[in-house]
Amino acid sequence: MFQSRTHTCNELRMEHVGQRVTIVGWMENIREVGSNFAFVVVRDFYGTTQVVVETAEMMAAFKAINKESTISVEGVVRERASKNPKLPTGDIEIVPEKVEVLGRCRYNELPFEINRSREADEAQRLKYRYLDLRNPAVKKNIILRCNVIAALRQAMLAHDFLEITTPILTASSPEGARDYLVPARKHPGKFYALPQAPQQFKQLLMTSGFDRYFQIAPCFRDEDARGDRSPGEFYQLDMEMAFATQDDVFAILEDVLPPIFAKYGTYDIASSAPFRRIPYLESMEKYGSDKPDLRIDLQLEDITVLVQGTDFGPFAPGNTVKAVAVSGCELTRKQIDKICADVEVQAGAKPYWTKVENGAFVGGVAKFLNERFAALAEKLSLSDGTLVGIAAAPHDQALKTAGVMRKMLGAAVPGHMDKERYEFCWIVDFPMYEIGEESGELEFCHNPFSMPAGGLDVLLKAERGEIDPLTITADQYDLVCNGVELSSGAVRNHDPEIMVKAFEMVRLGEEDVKKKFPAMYNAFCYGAPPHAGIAPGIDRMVMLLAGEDSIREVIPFPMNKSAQDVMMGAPSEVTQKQLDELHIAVVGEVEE
RNA sequence: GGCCAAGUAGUUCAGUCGGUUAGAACGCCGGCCUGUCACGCCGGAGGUCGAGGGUUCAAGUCCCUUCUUGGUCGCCA
Repeated sequence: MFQSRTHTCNELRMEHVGQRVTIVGWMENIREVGSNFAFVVVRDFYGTTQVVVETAEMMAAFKAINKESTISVEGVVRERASKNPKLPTGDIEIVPEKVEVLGRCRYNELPFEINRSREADEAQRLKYRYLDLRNPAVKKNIILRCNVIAALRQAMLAHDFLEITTPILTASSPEGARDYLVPARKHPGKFYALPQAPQQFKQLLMTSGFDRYFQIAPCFRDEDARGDRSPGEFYQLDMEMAFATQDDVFAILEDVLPPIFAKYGTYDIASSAPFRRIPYLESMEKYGSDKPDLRIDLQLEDITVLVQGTDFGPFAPGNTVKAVAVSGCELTRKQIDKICADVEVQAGAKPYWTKVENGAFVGGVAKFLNERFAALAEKLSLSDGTLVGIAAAPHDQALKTAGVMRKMLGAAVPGHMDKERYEFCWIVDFPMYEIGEESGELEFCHNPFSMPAGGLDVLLKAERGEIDPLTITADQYDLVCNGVELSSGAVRNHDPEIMVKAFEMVRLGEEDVKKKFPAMYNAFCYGAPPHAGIAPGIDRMVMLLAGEDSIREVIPFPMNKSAQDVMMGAPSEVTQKQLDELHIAVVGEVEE
């Protein structure tokens, strides 16, 4: 039994001077400044406290302890002879009388230095995540995560939402991302799936008469990782409201999120309600993205007509030409080339550029454009020093390329991006259908649960050929913050008739709806309320609040890019007995 | 799965045109140091240059293959 602490390592102040205390924690460092004189730093969750070593006996005791061992130190609090104003406990130190090792660190060299773990190789950090998390700078994001989740939960409860848990072991859903499957021991050849989202359950809860539901919901998708997308699993603030419209959903999040961003964010300023609403098509034309970063003041302009007939191949008819004018650009030729190369990698198409100097285009594709200078200058409000980024490609590719250029140039040229703020917007009016790239036929653009704007009438008109099905929009929306898609939601299609009709548009029918979503289809046949919902990603939200670029910095135990937990060794092989019980036979060589 | 980048001491990195015994910082070990707080000073140990193959008198460096990690695209209803 060890002697328990009387104070944490962030508690002792001048008022405790003279008291006998015990602190416990990790021995972070020992600074030997004399033959029998040293300072020992003890760290716990709360902070650090200095212990002063002044005797040969204590010196021997502390020097025998490896750093990062856990120890308890009993002694008397004393005012420091030289104080450290940078530390909360910087006015005092402990003169030790007894030191005890509670948990010995058996290594005198660690995989990385605790306080500099963020500089270490990420694979190393993940393997020794328990050491990485000892670093207060790493730990603080996890604490932030806890605070944000608590605040979200509190706000949702205050808005009369009930937190209801939904199954983790459920049925595989035929659409969307790849499922994680779990073999069913009692049903040979059959599988559970981990939920990609509680989508169907929350809609069933609405049908059951729960008016407002939310959940801090784990979601599982077997898709590849990104900087802002962790592989395998992530958390959503999943919510759904009965008898609700798009505006009702917007109002809730516009009420819930800004105070939390203001309180816990890295930046002080967050957009206030109502957030800007930008139709999908407008966002694509103006920003070249359906998740525009509104901290950047640049917009895309269409100059297709203005450059028609010039000699430059990519400006030929059939291509769309989009431009983004960046005033006050002092980037060197080399910097511009670097940005263009990065744009090409990200967008998949080559961008072009030119620059205005002394009332004419200079550099890049200048020679093809100078004959049109006057018209372009007017359209793009050009002045000396303005860099013009240009994308010329088939329409969608041009938008995408120009969008990436807008983002990169906005960040690179001073004066065009006010970074220190959170800019929210809603992207609305997503198209319901698109022409599939592979099939060449009409397909659902996003998800089949969304209500087509205009309901059954619109679908019938499209069926009769009175309108183009590609112009049908869905009551579906994204919440975007600083160029990050925070959330996706929709007014749901709660009417079986409209659902069947929506499926018929993509050459499916009632049988397919029943087969794919049996519970929901049946439930909706018993009287369903109109309902709408949304599901902001918790990890991404905390990432934005923490000002981190990688989602792994806000996840306690993240997996690596290849969806492995290198600390726990997951995924791992299992015993033959386990496989036998699950009726799984491994046939032949396993393909890696 | 495609493309790009990286892989050198315990850690983070440098290593020029292919040329002597592969360096630095931090950490570690030893010594000195009575007010440090990223303590300081002196000394020392520590290397399968990711792996395999090739070119060459000579490879950390050039070529091929492969593995690992990260970024990005595909993918993510």
